[in-house]
Amino acid sequence: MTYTNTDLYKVKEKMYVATDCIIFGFDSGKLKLLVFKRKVSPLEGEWSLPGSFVQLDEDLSEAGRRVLKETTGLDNVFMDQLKTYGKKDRDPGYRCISIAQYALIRIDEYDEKLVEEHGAHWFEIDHLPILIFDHNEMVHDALMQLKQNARYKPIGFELLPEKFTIPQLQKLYEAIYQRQLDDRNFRKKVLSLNVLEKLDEKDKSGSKRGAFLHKFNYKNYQKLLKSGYNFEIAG
Amino acid sequence: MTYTNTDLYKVKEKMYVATDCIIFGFDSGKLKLLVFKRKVSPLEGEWSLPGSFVQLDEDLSEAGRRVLKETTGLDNVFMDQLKTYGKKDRDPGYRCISIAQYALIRIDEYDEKLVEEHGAHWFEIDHLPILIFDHNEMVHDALMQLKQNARYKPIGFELLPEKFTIPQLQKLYEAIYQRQLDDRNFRKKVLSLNVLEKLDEKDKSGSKRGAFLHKFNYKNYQKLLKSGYNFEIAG
DNA sequence: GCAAAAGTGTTAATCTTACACCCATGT
DNA sequence: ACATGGGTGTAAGATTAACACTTTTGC
Repeated sequence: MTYTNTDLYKVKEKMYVATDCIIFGFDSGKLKLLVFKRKVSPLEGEWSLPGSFVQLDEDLSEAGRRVLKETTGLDNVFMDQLKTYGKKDRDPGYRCISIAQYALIRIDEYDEKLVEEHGAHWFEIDHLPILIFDHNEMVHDALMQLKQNARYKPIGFELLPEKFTIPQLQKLYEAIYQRQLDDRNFRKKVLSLNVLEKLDEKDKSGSKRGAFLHKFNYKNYQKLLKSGYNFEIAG
Repeated sequence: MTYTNTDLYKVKEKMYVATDCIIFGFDSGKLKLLVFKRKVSPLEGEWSLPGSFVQLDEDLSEAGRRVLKETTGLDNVFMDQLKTYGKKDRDPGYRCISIAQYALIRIDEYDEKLVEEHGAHWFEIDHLPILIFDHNEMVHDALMQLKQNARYKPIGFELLPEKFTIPQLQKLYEAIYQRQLDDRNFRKKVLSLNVLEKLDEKDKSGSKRGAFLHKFNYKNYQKLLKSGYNFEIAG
C-alpha cells in the first residue's frame, strides 16, 4: 500500500484481525451451516461462526484452514475468501476486523466427534438462529456468493460425496437456488457439459430402483474451459 | 469472531491494516487505471496503488473513500470491496494486510490538479507498469471482478459521464470485455432493457453527424429488477 | 462529393422451457 | 401389484448471432 504525505502525520495504529468461517454442508437434501456455541465472554453461550485471530506468522488463507481443521478435522476442502467486515463498532470490545471465508465441505467426511466437542451444530440454511455481531450478515452474503458462483463454476460438487447421483446433484442445486428445477431439463443440461463420468455402480439409498453414480471429471472440465468456456448449470 | 479454547493460549497480536484503491476510469475509448509514484521509503519512486492505513475510528469503506477523496478530490463515487490481501510476507517491512477496494470514476469529473500533485498517472489497463508488492495482482483481480460485475449489474454507467451516447457505451463494454461487439446487436439489446432515456441533445465529438445522448434511468432499472430481474448487457 | 461514424431489420441457429410417460425394484 | 423415485424425448418459444446498407454532415 502507498501512503501519502498527509498520512505520515496520522497515527498508524495496529488492530486485531480475525477470520470467521462460513462452513456450508449438504445433507438430506438440505443446505446446512455449521454454527458454534461461543465458549468465551463476552456473549458466552451465544451462537457464532467459528473463527480465530489471525496469527502474525500465517497467511489469511492459512488462518481460515486452521480454523476449519480445528473445528471439523477437515483438511483440503474448498475454501474461498468472502469479504472483510470492518465497521468500526462491529465488535463492541475493541477494534477488530474480520476476514470472512467460506468453505464447502462434504458433510459425510467431517469429524462428528470433533464438531460436537466444540459445541457445534448444523443448522438448515433457512432456519438459522441469531448469531453474534455481524455473523448473520456474513452468512447472508456467503449464500449470495454461493448462488452466484455455483452458476458458473463447478463448486457445487465440493458439497457432494465423490460419487453422487444426478438426482442428488439436482437437489443440491435446488437447495442452493432455493427453487425447483425441471428434472428432464436439468439432466439434459448437466450431461451435455460432459464433465460427469458415469460409473457402473448404483446408489440405492434414494430409491428401490437405484440411481447411477457419477464422478466429476476435472480433466473434461479443463477442456470445457479451454474450448470457449461456458460451464453453466441451470439458472 | 469466536475463539476456541486453543486460541486462548496463542498470542493475540495486532497488525497493520491498510487499504489500497484500484481506481478505474474510461477515456478515449480506453479503460484506464490511476497509479501513483510512491513518495515514501521503502520503494520510493516506484509505481503503486493509492492507499493508506485504516484508522482505528473509521470503517473500512470510510478509509477507502478517504483515500479516494485525498487523491482525486472525488466524493460519492461507486466503490466496492474487492478482496483482502494478507500473505504474511506481502509487505517486506512489517505484517500488514490490505483490503483492496475498487472505484469507478467518471474521468471527466476528477480533479486533475490534485491528481498531478500526488505524482499520479492514468495508465491504459493493458499497458500498466510494474507496481509494488502485490498491487499488480490486485489490479488483475479487480479487472476480473469488473468484467464479471459489468455483465449483470449496471456499474458500467459509473464510468461514463451522466450523458453518453450508445457508441460510447459500446466502446466501454468493449474495453471491459476486451473484445469487439456487434453494433446492431449491442444497440438492440441495451435499448430493449428500457433503462436508457434518450435525450434530445446530440454529442458531436465523435462524428460529424452526431449521436444522441442518453441517460441511465435508475427508476426503470429498479422496475426491471422487480419484474423478474434480468439485466444483462452483451456477454 | 466523400469520408466517417450513426443508425436501422431480417433470418438462421441455438438455447430454454414446458410438459407426460415408461422403467426398475423392494415391499 | 403397487408405490416410489429414476430415467427418457419432443415441440414451441425465446434469445442470440451473423450479416449490409442508408443517413447525416463537416470538410
